[in-house]
Amino acid sequence: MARADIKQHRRLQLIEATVGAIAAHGFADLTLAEVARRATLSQGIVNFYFTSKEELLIATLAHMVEEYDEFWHGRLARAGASPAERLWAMVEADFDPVIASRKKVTVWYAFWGEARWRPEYLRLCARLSDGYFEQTRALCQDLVETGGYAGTDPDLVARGLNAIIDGLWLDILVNPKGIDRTLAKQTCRAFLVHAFPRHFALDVAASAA
Amino acid sequence: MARADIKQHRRLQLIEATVGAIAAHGFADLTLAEVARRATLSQGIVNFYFTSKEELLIATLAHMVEEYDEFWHGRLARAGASPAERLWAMVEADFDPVIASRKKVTVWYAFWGEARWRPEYLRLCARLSDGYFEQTRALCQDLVETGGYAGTDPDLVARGLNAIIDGLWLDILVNPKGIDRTLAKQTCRAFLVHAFPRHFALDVAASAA
Amino acid sequence: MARADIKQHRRLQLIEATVGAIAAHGFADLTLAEVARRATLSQGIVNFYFTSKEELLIATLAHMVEEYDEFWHGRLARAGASPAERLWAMVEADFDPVIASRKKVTVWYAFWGEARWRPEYLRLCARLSDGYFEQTRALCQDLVETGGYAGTDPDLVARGLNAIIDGLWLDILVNPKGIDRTLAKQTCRAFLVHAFPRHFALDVAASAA
Amino acid sequence: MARADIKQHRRLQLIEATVGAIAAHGFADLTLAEVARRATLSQGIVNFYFTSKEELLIATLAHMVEEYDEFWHGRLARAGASPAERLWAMVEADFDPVIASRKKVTVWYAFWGEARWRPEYLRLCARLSDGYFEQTRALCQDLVETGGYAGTDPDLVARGLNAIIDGLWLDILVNPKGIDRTLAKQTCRAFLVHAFPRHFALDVAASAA
DNA sequence: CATGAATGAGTCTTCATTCAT
DNA sequence: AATGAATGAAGACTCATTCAT
Repeated sequence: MARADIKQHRRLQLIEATVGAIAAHGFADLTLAEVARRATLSQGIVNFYFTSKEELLIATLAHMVEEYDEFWHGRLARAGASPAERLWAMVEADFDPVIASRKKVTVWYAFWGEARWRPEYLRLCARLSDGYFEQTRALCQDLVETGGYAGTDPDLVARGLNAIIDGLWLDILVNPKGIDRTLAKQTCRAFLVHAFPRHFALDVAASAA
Repeated sequence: MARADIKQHRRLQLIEATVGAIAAHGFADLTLAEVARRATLSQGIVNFYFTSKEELLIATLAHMVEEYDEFWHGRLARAGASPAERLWAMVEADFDPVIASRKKVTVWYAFWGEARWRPEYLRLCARLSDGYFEQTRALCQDLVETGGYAGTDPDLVARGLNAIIDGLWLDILVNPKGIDRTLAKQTCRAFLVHAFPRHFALDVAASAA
Repeated sequence: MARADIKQHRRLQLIEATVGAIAAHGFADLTLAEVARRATLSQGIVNFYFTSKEELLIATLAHMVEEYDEFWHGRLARAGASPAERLWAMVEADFDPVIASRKKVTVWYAFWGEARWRPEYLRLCARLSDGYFEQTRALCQDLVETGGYAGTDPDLVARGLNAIIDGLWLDILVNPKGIDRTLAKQTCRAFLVHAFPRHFALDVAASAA
Repeated sequence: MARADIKQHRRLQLIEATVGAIAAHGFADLTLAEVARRATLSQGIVNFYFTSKEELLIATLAHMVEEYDEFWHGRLARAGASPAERLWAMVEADFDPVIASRKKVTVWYAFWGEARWRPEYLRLCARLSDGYFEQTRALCQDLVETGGYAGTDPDLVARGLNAIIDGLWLDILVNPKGIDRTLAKQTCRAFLVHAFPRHFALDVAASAA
């Protein structure tokens, strides 16, 4: 393996260990020792590949953002051509076990909890939500224009959809017994049914998407 | 001031200093020294009134939960009699500057970020969201039944409304330039307009609520 | 009650609370708060009657020394006239439940443990052991001279007796299951039997003392 | 030096610094900062090698117990074959400057002073005194049986000898001007002379041991 | 006399970071 | 490239002592 590859591999190894460590102990109790232990590497290794703990955390968040982005882009690529189908594909992506496991949701909220005071976190989170919003907004606009929903503001619908997804994640975090991914998707679907009644139906099987 | 009152007063003073300190520096960087400084009291004071830092944090979260609960109960008490009016009063409460200042939202997210690993936080957050959900659910059900929305599931609407509010708070946190309280309320309103079109209209002034 | 009496009473109350607190938690973990609690008085009281914690501890040790001295002087006053009887009365005093309860022994050792660095403790302990030694030495000398133990050095016997008593206290402290006050007294008696065979016999009932 | 050895070496270094620090300032005033300073190492070092202050103290006591045990076992190995010689070798070991320096005695008493509330100290102290007692008891028994001391109880003599040694240590601690190691040994010798007159004489040079 | 709220110095402990090997 | 021993700064917590009431 070339040196650059080793470096890349080690960084990934440490990032994944970081996600695991946050998920296991929390953001406040995250120690580099624990990260190293989980990566089965030595104590000082993190400062070797990341300069500082903060660097590692930023890289970890960046990695999660990238993973998330790639995931929904991938789903979109395999989705049907209609805006309704594509919109639904994005919602499904958001509640895919890969993305919305309680573990991942937990880690996302850990980062959001600290984001306010770390400009770099904020930037990364904003980039993610902007991209997602822009895509959903475009699809909503398409639906409004081509589907004949003259009185509907596509921006507000898109914003609402984005918000509802994040809020449902919070539900999964705080109240895991009261909600699961299926119920979360139904909640989103109900939202879309009301916004675009001619393109979405509550019964998933019968819907256009 | 009687001694018992002093005790209560000091606790409140420290709790408020804690909210301020979290808002200013973040959850991870919260120090008892900073809390004491903000309360213009001495170093050791927190352990005098709270046993431990963790106790203080729990008391702080409990205080925020109580404040939030009392606030929307108060708004509900002063709201009109129709379910639509009452529902809207709850949304307005959620985006009142007292409740949804960026500072407060920030602190809420700080607690949520850590909640996963602190059972007591989880319990307090769950209690809050359960109470709010139950109230909105009842109002939605009332609207569905008395307003003739046969095909609408009040649970899903209530859940969606709850989620959308939390998600918009995240927007306020992450993307303060892209959203303000007015836009947030409009987003909620759009949601309600779609769910209950005969009781809500986009133009706030013209609406039934 | 006159003021001076109250003062005396409070001091005694606090000293007794101190003995109890040391016995319960140890010297290193002794806090004035615990002392005050045990005396059912308020936090700041100790510094009111004793200036400092150190003062309280010195007063406590002084009190124990006085109690010990008075105890064996009292026993001696009630003892028979023969030196053997008087010597044995002193040993009995040392293993009387009032003096050599595991609690008391524990507290004595706590003070001895710290004595090295507190000149005042050392002074008090030395005074106590000097007084006891002087008395036992005089009795041994009497026995040697009147009992015809020409080859016996009364100083060494007295010193040995003193040491054996302290050492048996340590046994009571460290190894309470292996020794009790009866066995301790027997051990002393065996010592005296060997030193003064014509005045002491192992069988307590049959002995001259 | 191999890394494993360094670890062992550092632990020893810190244990010795602890003995020195206790001897210098006392048990109650022992600080890890002082230990580190004496070991010419940094503040945090103790928690690196010992988990906690308490761990360090236990390790220190364990080390002293081991040192003491090895010392008298060594002396015994080099002693003559007769029980009297061997018994005397043990007493000599107990008052050897290596073992019974005022510094060491001081530290022993510091540990005994706290032992009552620290089960691990008690366990270690009990192990030490049990081992020593068992050995002296066996030698006394040998002497009684082979030396014709029919009326003498070897257990009581052994127990007395053990106690007298500990008590003389207390004398060295409390009253260093009144006693030295020579006088202490003489006191023990007088005890043995009385117990086993045909095997011990007061004049050390002329004695059988 | 007595209280108990408040102080703040002192200590243990944690842990990111460094660096010799 | 990697290790892990060592550092030392920072922070939670304890508690003797003070003092207004």
